[in-house]
Amino acid sequence: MPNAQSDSVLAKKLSTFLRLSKDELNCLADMQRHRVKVPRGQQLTREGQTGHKVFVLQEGWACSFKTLPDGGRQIISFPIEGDIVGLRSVLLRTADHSFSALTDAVVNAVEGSHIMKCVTEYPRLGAALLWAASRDEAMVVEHLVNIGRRSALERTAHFFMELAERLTLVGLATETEFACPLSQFVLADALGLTSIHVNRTLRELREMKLLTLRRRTVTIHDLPGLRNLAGFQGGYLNARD
Amino acid sequence: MPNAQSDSVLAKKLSTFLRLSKDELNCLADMQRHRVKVPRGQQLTREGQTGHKVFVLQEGWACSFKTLPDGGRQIISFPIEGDIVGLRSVLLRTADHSFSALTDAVVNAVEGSHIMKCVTEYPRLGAALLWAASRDEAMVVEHLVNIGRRSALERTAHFFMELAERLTLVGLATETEFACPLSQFVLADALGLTSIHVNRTLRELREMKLLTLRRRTVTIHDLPGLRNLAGFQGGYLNARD
DNA sequence: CGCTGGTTTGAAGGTCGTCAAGAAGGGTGG
DNA sequence: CCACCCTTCTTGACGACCTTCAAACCAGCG
Repeated sequence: MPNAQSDSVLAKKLSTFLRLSKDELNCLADMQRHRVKVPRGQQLTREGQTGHKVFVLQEGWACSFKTLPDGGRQIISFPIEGDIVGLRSVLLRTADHSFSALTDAVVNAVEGSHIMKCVTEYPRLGAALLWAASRDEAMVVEHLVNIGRRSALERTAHFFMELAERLTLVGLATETEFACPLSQFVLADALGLTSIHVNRTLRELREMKLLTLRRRTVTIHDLPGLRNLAGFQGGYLNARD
Repeated sequence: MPNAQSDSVLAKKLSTFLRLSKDELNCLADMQRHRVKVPRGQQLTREGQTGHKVFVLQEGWACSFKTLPDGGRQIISFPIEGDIVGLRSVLLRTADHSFSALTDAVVNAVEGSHIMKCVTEYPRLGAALLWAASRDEAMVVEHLVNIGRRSALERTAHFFMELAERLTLVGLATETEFACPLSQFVLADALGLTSIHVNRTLRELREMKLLTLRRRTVTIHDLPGLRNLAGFQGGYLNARD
């Protein structure tokens, strides 16, 4: 039988923050016991919903977002392997955002109360989860800066820099390439732009020989050039500096 | 001698989430023991700083923000009385944003380790602090939506709606009026606009007979009209619905 | 009374959105 | 294997929103 603990993407992620004991790993493994397949497009949490669950994303891509009365939508984040979604909403009782699968995905649905129990039983685990939550919030803050104060070109470059770094940390990207199943519509809703302008911006990045997005694959041609254009400082993504 | 506990703005805020015991209140009061006066303009935390403190704002206005290489600045939030700043950064080790006083202010500087001790000693207090942190993050998320998907007019209206609600909760605003010492430059850095466009937007709000900002005072002329324009749903600000 | 920080207004230009339509993929069924 | 679909991408023209630059005005304060 394979070691269930080393299979846990969540354990892998939290281990970058602090070394977890056998018991703590078991608790995490227990949390991720039953995996649920989720078809592309399915909505798992709806804004305003109460009594919802926390999700640990195992495979696939997803997004959390808020919708506006006029039908517009702002994507808050793109959770990937090992990311936790909805932890914050547990304390607020009502979910403050929606959560959908963008591709076929696999998740664990965990009761909020179960998480609470783990945290009180294993305080170090609680600290690790808090660290993960802090990192997620730092990402939202950077997203805010990105939309508020950077041009479409810088903004898009910064977005892909961050994504590349996150995917690299979980082994889903190389120095120069990674899979990225995000349509230009989806990118637009994340970047606060129109899909049409996203298209123009991607073309410009391509013509500047910085980055290409083609057939759901991002290829990075000039990493220093991109970092420079985006003003990217990825410190908020790593546990140790 | 006056009851020190009832004097604590932080205790008042956390009490809206759950009723605190005598011991828990004492712990909070202890945390807020020594108050420090801070002159207007002083920077308390610098982006990238390590070993920094957590602050509880007692009086005055402040802002947390990030700066860009080109000198631009994005304001993340405006902490007011009873708000906690820098809690997240304790876990990330390095502060991911800066923090400055906008007016003369009074704060408590609390060591991160001291907070940790309180939390482990009084788990319910920890839960209350987490709730406050969740609420703060929900505000950042709403800020993101605001900048990403609303026009300057809607955005500005929404900003003042949220501010009015927050100030009302701590007793610093009436139905129709509150003090607001934010210059148009500062507003611009918060709203992702130019100060010049903020000016035009404020004029439009004034001409629409919705809201006036004059001599550091906001007067609300038409609350339903503003809510409607902004698409404001304040649920994320309250503990109970 | 003059200084200083903040507000107000105008004119011109650029970034980004809107509308419209065509091209390119990727999957499905014949 | 090809025809057909649908989604996604791509491009062009035009206009709106917001920025930039420049200058005048106002209010508080020494």
